[in-house]
Amino acid sequence: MKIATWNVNSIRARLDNVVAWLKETSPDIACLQEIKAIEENFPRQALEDLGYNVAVHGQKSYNGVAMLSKLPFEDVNSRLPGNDSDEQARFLQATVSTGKKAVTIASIYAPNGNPVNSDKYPYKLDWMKRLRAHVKDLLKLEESFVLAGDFNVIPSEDDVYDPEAWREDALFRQETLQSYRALLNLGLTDGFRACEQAAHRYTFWDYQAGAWRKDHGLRIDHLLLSPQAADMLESAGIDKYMRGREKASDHVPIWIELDI
DNA sequence: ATGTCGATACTTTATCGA
Repeated sequence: MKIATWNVNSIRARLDNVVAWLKETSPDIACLQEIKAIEENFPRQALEDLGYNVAVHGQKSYNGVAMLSKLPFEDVNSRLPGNDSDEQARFLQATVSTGKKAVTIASIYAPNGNPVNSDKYPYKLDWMKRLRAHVKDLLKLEESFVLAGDFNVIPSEDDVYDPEAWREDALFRQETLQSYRALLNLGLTDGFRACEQAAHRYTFWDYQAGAWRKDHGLRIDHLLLSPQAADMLESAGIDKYMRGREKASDHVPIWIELDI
């Protein structure tokens, strides 16, 4: 089972790229972030025509997450517990089953958090804390699950072109790394890192300042696996070439394969 | 080098978010 995640930066602006990528790489599950659309404006039919079931948690203009699956969804939940007044669409969880085994997948769009002296940074930290609490509950089930998405966290100096330039940024400052480490330390595995140790393998290059041309990238999109999912991990990769396409997103797809 | 996108609105340019 191939599980991919991609921050598409508007599904309507990116539909041609997304359709081409799905045809070329054929993931079983695709988690999408920053769809920037409410559900009724999501191009559901074009993706269903490729054989995918579609689940959407939309929002006007900003955020929004979705999931595509060749297998039917068994249950879908778009509520990250812990703050009933949070109206930002950043979480969508679904379970699929192959018949013998079930796997739960979440499409995650964690807050960016910049600027750090605004209320956006405490919101980021609180959202990550809520995610940790949810993961704690999921782990109690001792089942396979994968959190896939844009975590807006640079895990280490190997995951950024210039660590010093990013040291105080919301994606890399100490409190953020501490929060992300606490999430991993619950018992999750970074699927890409478990398979690929090479430094400077990025998933995001800013549109600005010639970042793509200069390979000024970040690895901020991740697939985090429960122990039961990690036992089935076979391979991982980044579809870097998608950043060079016409009308590219600033992020590229990243994926894992599970032996299930 | 503030060098780019995408969505939105009392639009045709400014604002926000990333």
